[in-house]
Amino acid sequence: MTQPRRHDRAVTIKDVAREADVSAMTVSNVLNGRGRVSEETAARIRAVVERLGYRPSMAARRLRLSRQWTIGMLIVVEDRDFLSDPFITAQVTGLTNYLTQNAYSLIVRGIRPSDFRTSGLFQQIEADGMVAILSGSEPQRQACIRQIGRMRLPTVLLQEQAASQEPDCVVLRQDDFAGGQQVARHLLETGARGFWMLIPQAEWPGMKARLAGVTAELQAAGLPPPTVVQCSDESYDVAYAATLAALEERGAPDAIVGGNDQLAIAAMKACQARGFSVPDDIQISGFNGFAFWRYVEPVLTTVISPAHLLGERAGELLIDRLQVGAFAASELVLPVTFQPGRSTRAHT
Amino acid sequence: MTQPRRHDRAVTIKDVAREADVSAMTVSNVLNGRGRVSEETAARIRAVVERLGYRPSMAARRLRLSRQWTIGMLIVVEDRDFLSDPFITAQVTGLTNYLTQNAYSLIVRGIRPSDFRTSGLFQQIEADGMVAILSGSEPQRQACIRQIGRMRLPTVLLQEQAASQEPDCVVLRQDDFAGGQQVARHLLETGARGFWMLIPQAEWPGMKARLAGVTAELQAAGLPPPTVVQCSDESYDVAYAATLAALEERGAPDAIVGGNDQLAIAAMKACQARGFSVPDDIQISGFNGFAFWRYVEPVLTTVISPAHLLGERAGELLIDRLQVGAFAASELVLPVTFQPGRSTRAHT
DNA sequence: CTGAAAGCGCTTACAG
DNA sequence: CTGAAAGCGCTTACAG
Repeated sequence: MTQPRRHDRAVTIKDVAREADVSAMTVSNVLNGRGRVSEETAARIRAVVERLGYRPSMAARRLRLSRQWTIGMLIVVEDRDFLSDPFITAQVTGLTNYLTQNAYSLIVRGIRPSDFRTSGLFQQIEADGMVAILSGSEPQRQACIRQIGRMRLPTVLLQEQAASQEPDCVVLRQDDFAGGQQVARHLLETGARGFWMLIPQAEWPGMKARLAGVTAELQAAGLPPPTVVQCSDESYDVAYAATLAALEERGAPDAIVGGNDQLAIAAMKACQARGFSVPDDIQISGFNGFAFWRYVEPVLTTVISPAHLLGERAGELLIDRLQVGAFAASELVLPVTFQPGRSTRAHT
Repeated sequence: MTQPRRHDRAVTIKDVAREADVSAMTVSNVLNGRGRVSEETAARIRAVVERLGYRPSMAARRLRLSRQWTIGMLIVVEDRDFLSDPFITAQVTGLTNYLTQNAYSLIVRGIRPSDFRTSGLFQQIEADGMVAILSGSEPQRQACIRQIGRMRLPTVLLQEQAASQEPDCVVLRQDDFAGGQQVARHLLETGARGFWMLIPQAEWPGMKARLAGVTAELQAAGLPPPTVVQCSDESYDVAYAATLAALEERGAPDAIVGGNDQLAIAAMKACQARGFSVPDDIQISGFNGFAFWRYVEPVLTTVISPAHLLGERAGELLIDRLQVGAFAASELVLPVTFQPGRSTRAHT
């Protein structure tokens, strides 16, 4: 075995220039397709580039051009394991895929709402633009948004519900309100009248929109809002226990709308453990439609989120913005798809 | 509303120097704690830094020091949605968390095995070290590893099974072989004799180790290896269909070992759909122990993977290596934990 | 204790 | 069509 070598001194543009018997700037011109260079010289340079395995130093280009070819992503969430929610990972994947295709990199940072003010860690990110997905109370999130705004970078806010005050900022979300409406309408049509909604304590604006959608639909039917069952976190155990406690305290509802699939599934298991039949005694629906929505018996009724697409769109908005100089819109809303399963009754 | 402003010309070290009436290098010394500077001058400089909101340019430091404070992560997998597997996202999260705490950034790139040779995209990553998690056939993976080796960067290979030929490279994995053994032992003790194992077509070295562990344990009991049921991908639908087809063709086994939880759950649902009782007719176990292992009825017997820790350790190995100049070991194996559920029988 | 000079590897006007 | 010079914002020897 050879000794672990230190990183070889990289081939620079000067090396290429010397070998090709031209100046560094001619090499640069050829590589960037700028300026006119005779085809003969260009070919010679390209051959040398190939032979030497020259790769331009991004560090040098970044310094020179003060462009980073990097997007920063901030995930503000209480859970240290900030990629544990599939709704978030799907967005991250969509974004990474889009950016990679466009030769951009993504730097992801998870921050807890409480650490946001102090850490300032996110400020260390040198990027051309930012994407943020925020949880927390309205004032907390607004404070985050202002902080991000101080970076003076084009910004995409994922899942925020209202257009932002900040300049150079666009809000991108899925239509959670409509999703909530569709779920409620479906349940109403199957005869449900007493509704619960399971919601995590961590405040997600999308979650609130789902609740608002359900509430609006009930109100339109002359019914009161759903009873909100809060879960101190989004874990299975907590949602399960919260459902049991609520069943104990208030008796069974006609329908439980889970704020997401995980919550709905935990609720379903709790109901079944108490001897209720789903959907005959209690109907249950979820939100998001990730892989495991069908792990349970009966298969969960849910709303399919375009989460991956949300990530891609965020990347697209940002890269277009970087080219054009301004965002084309200040708000963009993607549709969701209601997906009936067997945890709710078919309506006749 | 103000006009969207272009990124303000950033405050540079020169601005600070001018304001504090010292040279740029004195500012640099103070900020980096190098050289001796009178406490009075230092305090003055720090005040100016604060007042001006000066943040050193990473791009300049990178160029100057040819260090990137960045780790690159390569995920070589067929699925375009390369963060869809929770086993991978948990590792990515662990790594990101560790790196962020140490002021490093992570650049993640998903590449399909087939594109690996051509894309060369991963070479664009300017990083101080690499982490890779590879799927594909042995020769394919070895080719990837050699390619990565040509970057001459300290490298952590996740879930590879054998120490690498490459210099400056360490293999970090969990003990999938032992996990396979434990599952098999448990099933043997409950009386199972006829085994299937559900495996995705994409070749993961960890998956092979699980199979090898099961096989070894069966062999020790004088039994033949498990029947391998291949799934063309890791999706629910495919695993479900594969299980149905196998039941059709060969009748029911005593036990089905899922290569991971997702496969096990799909298999369980397929068995139940055919009227088999789990665990009375067929015992079923999974692998990894992510949140949804208990979504199913009966709750899945599984093996808990230290996936988040795997990511953290990868970061730790790399950052230590960067400081010390060499890896302390060439292989590191983390233990797994057998987690009995109700999809297998309790042994007496 | 403090600073002038050089240089990391590029690219952008500007000449020729 | 091609090149010499300057500079992006830092830090590292080396002087004083």
